[in-house]
This record gives sequence, structure tokens and C-alpha cells, in this order.
Amino acid sequence: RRMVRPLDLPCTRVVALRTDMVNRFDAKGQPASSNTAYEMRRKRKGSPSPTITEVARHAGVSPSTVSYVLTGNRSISEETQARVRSSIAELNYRRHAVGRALRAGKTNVVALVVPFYDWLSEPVIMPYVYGVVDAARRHRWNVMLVTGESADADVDEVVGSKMVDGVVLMEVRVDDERLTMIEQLAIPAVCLGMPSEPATVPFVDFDFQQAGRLCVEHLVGLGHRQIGLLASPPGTFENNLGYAQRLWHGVADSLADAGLSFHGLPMEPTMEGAQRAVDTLLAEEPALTGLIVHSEGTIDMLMQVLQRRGRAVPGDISVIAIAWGELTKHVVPPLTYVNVPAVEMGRTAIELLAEQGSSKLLSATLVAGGTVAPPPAR
Amino acid sequence: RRMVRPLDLPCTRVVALRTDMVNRFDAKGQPASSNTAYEMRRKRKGSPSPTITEVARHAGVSPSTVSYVLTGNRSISEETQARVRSSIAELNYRRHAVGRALRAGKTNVVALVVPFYDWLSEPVIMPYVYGVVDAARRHRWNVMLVTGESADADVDEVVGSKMVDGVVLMEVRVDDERLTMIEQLAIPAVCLGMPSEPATVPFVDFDFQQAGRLCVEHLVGLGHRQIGLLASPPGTFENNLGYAQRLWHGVADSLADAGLSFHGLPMEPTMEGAQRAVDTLLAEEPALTGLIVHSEGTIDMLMQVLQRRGRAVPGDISVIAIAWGELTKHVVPPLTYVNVPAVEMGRTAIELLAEQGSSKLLSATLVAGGTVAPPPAR
DNA sequence: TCGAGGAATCGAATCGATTCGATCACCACT
DNA sequence: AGTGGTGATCGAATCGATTCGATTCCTCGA
Repeated sequence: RRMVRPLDLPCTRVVALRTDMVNRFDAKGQPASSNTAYEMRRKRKGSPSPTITEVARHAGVSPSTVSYVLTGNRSISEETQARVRSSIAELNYRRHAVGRALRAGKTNVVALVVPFYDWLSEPVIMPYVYGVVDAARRHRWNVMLVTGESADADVDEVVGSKMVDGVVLMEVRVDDERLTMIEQLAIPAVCLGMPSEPATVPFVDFDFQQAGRLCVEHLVGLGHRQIGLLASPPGTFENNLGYAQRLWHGVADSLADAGLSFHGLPMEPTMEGAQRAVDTLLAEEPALTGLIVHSEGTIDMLMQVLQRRGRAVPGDISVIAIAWGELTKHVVPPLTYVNVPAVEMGRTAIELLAEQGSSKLLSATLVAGGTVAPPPAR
Repeated sequence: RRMVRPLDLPCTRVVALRTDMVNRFDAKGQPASSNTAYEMRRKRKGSPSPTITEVARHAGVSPSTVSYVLTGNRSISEETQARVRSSIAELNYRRHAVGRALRAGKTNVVALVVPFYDWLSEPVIMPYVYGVVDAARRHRWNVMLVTGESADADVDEVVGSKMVDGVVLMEVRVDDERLTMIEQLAIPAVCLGMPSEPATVPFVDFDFQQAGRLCVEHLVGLGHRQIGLLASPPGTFENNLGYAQRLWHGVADSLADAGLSFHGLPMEPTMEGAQRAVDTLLAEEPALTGLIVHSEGTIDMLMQVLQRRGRAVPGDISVIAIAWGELTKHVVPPLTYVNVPAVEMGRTAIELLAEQGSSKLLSATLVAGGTVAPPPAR
């Protein structure tokens, strides 16, 4: 009996680790070292966290002096500085964020408002969040994750109570209560994604129209004449999410400009949805040779469906996706796609918040892969 | 030329919407109504947000009375209450979160510390986050999203400055600096995912060992004798993430108990990685009839690879996944899997934080689908 | 009729850090 | 010797809400 070991981990070590962990848990009571933790907590309780006043007392100066040492807002002699710093180190002092925030009138926190209603199936939210958090970190801002599409419950509490200095809103829809509230509260805000109706809040978005145009031009340039669009799920149209409609029209308009007919269909991000959409499209236009796909997480399914229907990619049908690049990396053959710079959009939203700039549309670029070829000869 | 319209949206409406939006942006200056926003902001600047004192003055009472009306901590006469409430409504007053937090000594914010180093490719982080945020909301807590695997930069600042009342840590590894810091700061904390070394901080995790055992028993019960494991990516083993090792041993041990040999391999979550892993496993044990897959986002790829290698599922090879159920929903045939209750784990972490309870291992359940069958007759 | 008790409300202190104005010592220049 | 300037430090006020102790007014019972 042989064991394939992962990497170079000696198996005994792993087993030991496991046994240890199971035993630790199977005791059913507190974890083994819990009393230690309890003692630690009690010990600290006696002296919770030192305040600036205690540091001052310890160093033999006034609280304001300590503050000036920390902020550098007034000159303090070298000796005093040294004394204060050593007291800070000795007492393990750190400035109290809430006290600072109250005095300063700002919290250094921004809210990221994400509607969760379709989060769970949409892996594509993640890179936006990452972009926001990453850029915020560079501004020394913290990010508060606020869920909820409605205005009342959460946004109101967080924003209205001045818990945050600014807000990034995702997926703003028509007549979104959140927008009117933000405007009333007069707090800096940015929409991540162009709101479907004009708003006074600036936005960051991706030029989905141009993306659609790029796809069509790429395919038409290679000689394709029957081109179809598998658009984002029906729900995105129902909710009037602008990006869905903008891609739709980018594709439709540039096909019209080329004098070609347009075939498009929203697609559910499930295996059945992909099958149905492909079948419908092929029934409508059996000679289809070019396919533009918007749905972010469905590329694998689509490829599988095409394979089952006996259509080779790119031999019979060329495929272009509109997707965040990282999500296409694993596909073989390497996907031809128009990159949705999700991380960068998140970053830009924060920059806009910082600079109070005006709206930005990020432009589209096409990344050539192996899923597009000239149409097969008839 | 015909247009397939998404849903019942009249096309003119959509076109109108688009034109409007493009025009709005193409003007290149500020969005059309921007000056309105600017005016609003100025108007508000004169009277920023009313304080409790202003409400009190407006209502002709003292600030403490307003506070008692709001908190209900002392009895206030009906008339006064009515007067105060109407003043609150008229001035559009909301309690200042920072002032409250300073006085109360707590912020009603918990930190969720997520290492971002592999976020981008792992769609499975999302449901954990959702679970945490959802449960936190029920406790009227807000969630601060803190990134970073290192202790210094972010965790220290957020936690050390008492900006949060509690912490949920994800992916705690051996000798994680974050843990020792948390212990020093004596702040309530919970690990989401069992830390790879015993810690004084309680944890919530999924019983991956039992999950492995369930898979093996299911397959063995149907008559399978050659069973393989496609484990999580090598990186999870390198980083000593406990779940990887626990599943590995759950499978290995119960195969050993059944007197069967074990074949396992970590698998990269890419198409190439899946191909390589499958090929290696099949080379090692050509008679393989049962496959257990851990990698969360790779089920589609695996199915595709098996198809290409000419192995029917479940005709030739039975497949069981260990995965978050939602991620398996789109697979056809419906996947047989052991559910990783990610959302529930996130929720439980918050409950543990609230109740200061002790560690929990959530147990595994197998969901029968269509990808497991008895082994083919020889 | 006076005091006890309770309801309603106010004033002031408090949470922790920052900052403005003031004080003090010291040096330099006339 | 007196004045002005500067560097170093302190005291007190401030941010906004909450809470403890105190005060007022009213009612009820002795």
C-alpha cells in the first residue's frame, strides 16, 4: 500500500498534527490552553489599554505633550521625545481610534455597499471588492462592508451616523433609494458601475459599448457574417443594470453599422441555461460562426455545451468573452476576450473618492487567444 | 433584420436610455446635474449635521433629556417625548456613531480579516464572507473588511486602536502573527477555519475528516475498490492550511480501515492542472473507478477532462466532490457531493463571537446526485 | 400640614485625543 | 538692564453622546 504524499511533507508529521487537532477538539470542553487565555484576559482587565493620560503620567509630562510627540504638530525637545517614546513602548500604548475620530471629525473609514442578492452565484464581485480594499489601504482608509440593496436598514445607519467618511456604491439601479439618501446626507460618494439613471454622484464604469464594438469588429474583420450575443442573465435586464444594456447595444449597433443582422439572448448562468440559450440561438441562425459571451462565470459551461452540440471552437464557431481576465486564465484553448478591468475599477472608485474627481469610463482592450479564427469555408 | 429582445423590454426604451447615458458622459465635463450637487453640499455645509445639543435647544429641553428619549433609559413624560421626537424629525437628526462609541466604549464593529493572497481565484471565500456579514447584521454589528496575511500593517492598526469590538480571522496558519497579537490585545476573536496549531482563540470549522470518511464509505459501499483523491492545490499544503490535511487524512485513514490502497494528489485549479492530475492518477492506478475531488472551483474542469479522456461519469468513474453546495448547482448530471456549509460557518463564527462560546466543528452531510454509481463490471 | 416618595428633568462629568492660547525660561540685541 | 523673540511645555476647551447625582414639583398618607 503506497501513499502519494503532497509535496515533501513527511507523512508522520501530518498525521501527528491531525491527531493532535482531533484530540484537542474531542475533549469537548474548552480548547486545551483556554484557561491560559482566560488568565491573560483577566490580567489585562486590570489595566485595559493605557490612555494618553497614563502615558503622560508615566513619562512625567502632560497629555498634550504626548500628543505633540505623536503627531509632530509642535516641536518637542529630544530628551522629552525619547522619554515619551519609551513610555509608549513600555506601556504598549496605541492611539484610540474612536477618540481620535471624534476630535478629528473623520473616521478614516469608507463604506462599500454591495447588494448581496446575487452575490452568491457571481464570483465576479470579488475583484471589485479587492480593488476597493487595496486602494483604500493605500490611503490608510479602512473599508466597512455594508450589504443590502435597500436604503433603510444598513446604509442609512452607517452613513447617517457619520460612521464613514465616504461611500462606494455597487450596482446602483433606477430610482435607487441609496442615491437620494447619499445626496441628502451630503457625504462623498462614488458609484462603482454607472447608475442606470443620471445621478449627482460620480461613477466609475467600464465601456461596455466599446467592448461590444471591439468584439464585433474583431469577428467581422476576420470575415464572420453571422454573429450572436449571449448576454448577461435576464435578471440584470430586469433590474435595469446599465452594463447589460450597454453591451447589448454596443454589439447591436456595430452589427447594424456593418449591415449585419443581430441575434442576442440573455443567458442564465447554469448548465441548462447555457444549453437553452445556445440551442435557441442556433435554431434562429443555424449558420452562426461567431459568438460573443457576456456572462461572467459561464465560460466553462458554454464551451462544454458547444462541444456537446458538436461545434468545434474555433473551428466551427469563434468565441469571444467579455470577462475579467483572471477568470479566463484556466480555459483551454486560451480564450479570446475583452478584459473587464474589475480590480482597476475598484481602485479607481477609491481614487475618485479621494480626489472628488468626475466620472470615468475605463476603456476596453481585446486580448487575442485561441478561440477565434476565420469562419469555416462553406 | 430582426432583433431578439431581452424579455419584454421595448427596444426603443433601451435605446433611449443608452443615448441618454452616453450623451451624459460624452459631454466630458462634470455630469449634467453636478452643479446641483455642489449647491446642495454647500447648503448643507452651513448646517452640517445637527447634534444632540441642537435638538435639545430646538425642543426646549436639556441634551440629557433627548438622550433619555432616545435610549429609554429613564422615564420621560409623553408631552416631552413628543416634542423631542418632532424636533428630531424636523432637524433630521441621527445619533453620531463616533460620539456614542467613545462614551460606550464599544463600536459595534467587528473586523473580518481575510488574506487576499489567493482570493482572486477562489470563489469560495464569498459565502463565508456572506455568512459573517449576514449574522453580524442580526447582531446590529457592522463588518470591517481587513485584508492582509501579515500582522503588522492592518490588523494591528484596526485591532490595536480599538476600532473594532471583535475579530474573525480566516485562514490562520502555523505561527500566525495575527493570533499572538490578538491574544496580547485581549480582544474577542474567532478563527474561521481551524488554525493549524493549537491556539487560545476558539474556532469554527467543517469536519473535513468526516467528509473524507463519508466519501470513501459511500464509494466502498457501492463496491468501489480503486479510489483516488484530487486534493486542494499544493499551495494549501505548503501554507499548512489545516483543511487540506484533514481531508487528506480522512480519506487515507478510512481507505486504510477498509484495507484499500490510497492514491492522492494535490491539484492546481487550472485546466492544465486538472489534466495533469487526472493523468497522473490514472497512470498510477489505471483501474480507478472512484474519484473524490476537493478543489472548490474546479469541478467543471474535471468533468471536462474526464470527458476528453473518454471516461464516462458515472459509467466508468464515479465522482464525489467536497464543495459548497451552491457551486455545484449548475453541473449536469447533478453532482454527488459532501456539502461544505460555508455560509453557515460564517454565521457560526459570529455567533461564537457573540456568545464567547467554545470551538465548533460542523459535521458533513452527503448529498446524493447522479455522478456516483456502482463500479462497472469487469 | 409636613414629610416621604416618586416622577420628570437638568447640570456636570466622562470617554480619549487634539489643539489653541498662555506661560516660562533662556538667549540675543540694543 | 530692558525688550523682543523663540523653543518647550502645560492647562483647558473641544468633539457628541451618555449617565450619575441632584433638583424640582407633585401627590399621598400620617
